Amino acid sequence: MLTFAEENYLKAIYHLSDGGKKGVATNDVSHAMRTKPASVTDMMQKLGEKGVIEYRKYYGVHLTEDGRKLALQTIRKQRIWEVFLVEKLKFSWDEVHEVADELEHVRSQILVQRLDEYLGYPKFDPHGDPIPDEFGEVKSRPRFPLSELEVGASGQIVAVKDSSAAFLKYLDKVGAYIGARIKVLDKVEFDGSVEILVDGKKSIFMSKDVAMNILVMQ
Amino acid sequence: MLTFAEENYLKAIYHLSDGGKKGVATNDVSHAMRTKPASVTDMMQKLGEKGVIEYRKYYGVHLTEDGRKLALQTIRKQRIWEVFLVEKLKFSWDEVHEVADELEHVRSQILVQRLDEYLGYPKFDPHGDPIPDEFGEVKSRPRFPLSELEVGASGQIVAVKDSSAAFLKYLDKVGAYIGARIKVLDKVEFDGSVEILVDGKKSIFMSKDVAMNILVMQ
DNA sequence: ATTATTTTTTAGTATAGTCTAAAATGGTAT
DNA sequence: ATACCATTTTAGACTATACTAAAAAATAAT
Repeated sequence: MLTFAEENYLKAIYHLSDGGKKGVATNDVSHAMRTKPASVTDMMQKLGEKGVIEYRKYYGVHLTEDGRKLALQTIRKQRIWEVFLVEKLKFSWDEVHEVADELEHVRSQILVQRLDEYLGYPKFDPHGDPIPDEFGEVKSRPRFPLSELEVGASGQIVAVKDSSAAFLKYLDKVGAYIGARIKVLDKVEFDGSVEILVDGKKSIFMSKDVAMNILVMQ
Repeated sequence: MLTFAEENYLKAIYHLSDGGKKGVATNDVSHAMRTKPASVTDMMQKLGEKGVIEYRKYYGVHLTEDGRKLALQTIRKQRIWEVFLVEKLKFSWDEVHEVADELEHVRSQILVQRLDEYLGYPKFDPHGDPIPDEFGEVKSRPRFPLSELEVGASGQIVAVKDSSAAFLKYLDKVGAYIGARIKVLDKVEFDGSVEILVDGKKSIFMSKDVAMNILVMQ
């Protein structure tokens, strides 16, 4: 049985590793979890002993198959709750996050099952993210450069093409990050630069060069 | 801000003190919370420092007005969630407890408000317990001896008239306790003895003498 | 009223999760 | 190849919550 914190770390690793494919650095987890690297190391060792990640000192971590399934169980719960909050309780999509982050940890299979049934077995959450099934299967959706999104379209940043420090630092500075929900507010015909809204809050203006190197999913 | 554990202790004290009226013994809290008395003492000191209870060594605790309000906020959330679980998700009334005990700790005023609205501002939970309003007001309902309940009627054990060790030990042995949800299954005309169902699970047969000393609320 | 019993508290320990500061490692750049 | 730098890990500390065992206080019994 995983604790709240363990579930959250696992979820973060899942997202950072693009669904368990890639290895993830301590620093990135630390950033995503808003904890210090030292705390991450502690947790990585614990999760390693539990067999949900493969942990090699100084080389970051990989999810094991068990870890992937557990992460997806949490993500499933989170997304089902988000559907509930938006569809039934009329939350706006930017309000649901913190609440769902708590609800997702409620330990009751029956609860999730009944809720899923009550909601009519939704396949995607309010942000368009797929809801994994009970067995950890996710229908993956195509990803493409942010530059190809039309004005008004929403998506989520899922990866970067260019992973140079310069580029990543820039993204960090402007507040774009893997996992961010975005919406295209405006697009300049002339040079292909775009203005996007991040997480329903912050608006960012970026060149086409930058937009081409950010991969999104709808 | 209270932690989960603090909220739970406060809730237990509220119930044991009959809504904050009476003082509560360490041992009783320990029993209700299924923790050891030493742990209770620790927590009582902490809650005392936070000003939500009045704690006098060796003399048990009283809720302060702040404490009472906080306890009622948690109870309000719990009962609203119970209504949701039973009415919308088709849980049976004996299934809701553990789940609601987790849901009640989700920290979001908006969530409770919206849920309350979604459920049509219910006044009582599935067990018939009143749902306190946002300001900590509870419509109290009359309490009376279990012996006066008719066959088929449900209620909750809220107090004992006779608090002798012998009587309490007996109640403990048969599995009756303050807070238990009960339903009268049968009543013998001849001697007034009754058979009750505790928490939808365990059936207990008791003499009229016993039933007269158990106070229930509907 | 003194002893015995029960209840409560203290003291010391454990686990989970976090932190800071310092040490270790790996990768990069000369 | 070595020195530097960023990253990562270790070490030690802290808070929250629980525990056990022993001491202290209140209560009951003689």
